Amino acid sequence: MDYELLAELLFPNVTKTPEEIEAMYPPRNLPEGAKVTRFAPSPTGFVHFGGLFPSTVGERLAHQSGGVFYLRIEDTDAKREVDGAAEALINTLAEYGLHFDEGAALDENGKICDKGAYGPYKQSERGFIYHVYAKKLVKEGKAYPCFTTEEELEALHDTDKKAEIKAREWTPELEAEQKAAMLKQREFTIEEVKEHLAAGHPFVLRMLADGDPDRKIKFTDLIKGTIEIPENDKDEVLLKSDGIPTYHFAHAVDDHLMGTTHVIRGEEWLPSLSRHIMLFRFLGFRLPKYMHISQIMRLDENGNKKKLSKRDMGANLSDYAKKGYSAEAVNEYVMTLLNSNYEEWHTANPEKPLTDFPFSIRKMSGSGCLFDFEKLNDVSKNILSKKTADEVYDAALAWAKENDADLADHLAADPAYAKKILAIGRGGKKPRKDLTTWADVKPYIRQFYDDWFAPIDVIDEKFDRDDIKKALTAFTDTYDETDDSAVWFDKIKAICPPLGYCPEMKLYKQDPTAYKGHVGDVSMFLRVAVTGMLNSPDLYEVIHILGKERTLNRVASFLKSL
RNA sequence: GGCCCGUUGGUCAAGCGGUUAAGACACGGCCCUUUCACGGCUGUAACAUGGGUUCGAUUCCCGUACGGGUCACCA
Repeated sequence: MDYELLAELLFPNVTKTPEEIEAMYPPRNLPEGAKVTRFAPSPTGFVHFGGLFPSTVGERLAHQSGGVFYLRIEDTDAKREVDGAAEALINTLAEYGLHFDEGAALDENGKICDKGAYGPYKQSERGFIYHVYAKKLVKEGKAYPCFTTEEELEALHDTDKKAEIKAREWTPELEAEQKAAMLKQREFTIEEVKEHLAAGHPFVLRMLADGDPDRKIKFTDLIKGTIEIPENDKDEVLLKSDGIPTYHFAHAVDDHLMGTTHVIRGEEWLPSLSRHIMLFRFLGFRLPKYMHISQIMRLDENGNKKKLSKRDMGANLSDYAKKGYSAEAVNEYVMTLLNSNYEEWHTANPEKPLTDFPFSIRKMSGSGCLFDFEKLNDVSKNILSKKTADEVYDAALAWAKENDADLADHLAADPAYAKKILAIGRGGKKPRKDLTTWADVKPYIRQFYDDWFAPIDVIDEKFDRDDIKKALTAFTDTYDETDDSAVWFDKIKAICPPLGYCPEMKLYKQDPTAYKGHVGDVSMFLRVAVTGMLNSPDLYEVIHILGKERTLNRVASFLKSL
């Protein structure tokens, strides 16, 4: 077989040489040990929550080592591409603080552009590069054209066509049959190729696998450790019939040219690793280091773990923002899953930003974990509890503008008032943790706004209505807004004895039967009258935020309702 | 079905031949407390399984079971 001729036949328009391409991508000038990583999503929809794992790892590894983190858009499948997905992707990633040093970016008009010297960063714009290497492989007898159509292949896969299900039964016989058919594709003459080409038949370019699956190769994955995989004997498609590369080929060419040192990707790539190793060898490229991250799972209806997939709750990264989770919380949660010692470090260094944490590959778990909303909530709650009232106000308002216009209006109407509410119990060493997400702000502040105010809880039947009336009337009669909280509470206590209620909890507990109730009950009457709820933050603060007039009005109308 | 990966409490997990098998979340109890939230203390709860190797296995090896992934001209 005249491979030179074959290559010319297949790629008549490719004139550049691999050397010329290599010259366009000089080695990066980076300090010793610097890692070059990338996030390489395909623009097929929203950003998947799972995408946050490899991207966070890549970002940390690169920036912790003084290296480069770049974004490459893998848009080699026109069929699945979604319009505007790439732009949305870049925006979403930015919300999560993933800073790319180079790669696909948005210009001032919101259009995709390239930033950096190793582009283009969209694979769809790199066609000429892939073809140069494809031609080289053909020339060296390491790749060949395959004219079998997709339909013919299909027929080979599924003997039972009537079953619409994609999943087919895999039997050793079927596989052998398929392999034999595939092998036939390797046997052709130049004349046959010429005929096909002349007839305008499309072809795919396949690599000519030279592996023996009975032999194993040892490979060290930075996360999984040493793994043994069979040598590759599959003639993987390199170029699809439209001339666009498959993931496998693009991965080898791009990561080589762009100088990626560490390939971080999901473990679903592990099965094709042996093909990638072979491809790198065929192309004469140095193999990068690989890190295969375990997938995040969810529980299905049968209680089994399943890969968190597109449709699942929480799969879309933007959903978190919609639900009111801050990017900070999501990032921190992800970090706790990525490096389990993060929490310990964070407790020891509460003030330091996440980027100060010494991220380590060694601490990454090889097994997949379940998504845990409870944990996310806890992380989120802690983060929000440390924010100042101003910060909470700004963030909640920003969230509300997008997701809850009513809340936004209320917050914006009187910022000072809203901040007073949000400041309750905030700032100390043991801050209140009422808020998990920004969506919690509304129910939390609702009773402070007259148009939202509504009685929610009722006072237990066991309390005598006359006592309640007397207690609240006494409160109204003695209330002085200038009292400090101690004096104020002493007045509440003073209401107790005439009603037969105990003014001191300790006394009450010694002999509960001696009283009709205690000072806590009286406080409760007042709390329900003023807030409409059995539970609220510190009553003294609440009353002062409401102001004397509104407080007394609420008490008065509550009395009427009794 | 073949191949690959995984398996420590309900969840996330530390552990890397000898430990009373950490910690966090969740759950229960107690304390603090005018309610709630916070905080403090405390409790329930785990090495999938069978063989080896070893003086000794959660830790190393092999098998089994279970779970996951993959087997496209998708990434």
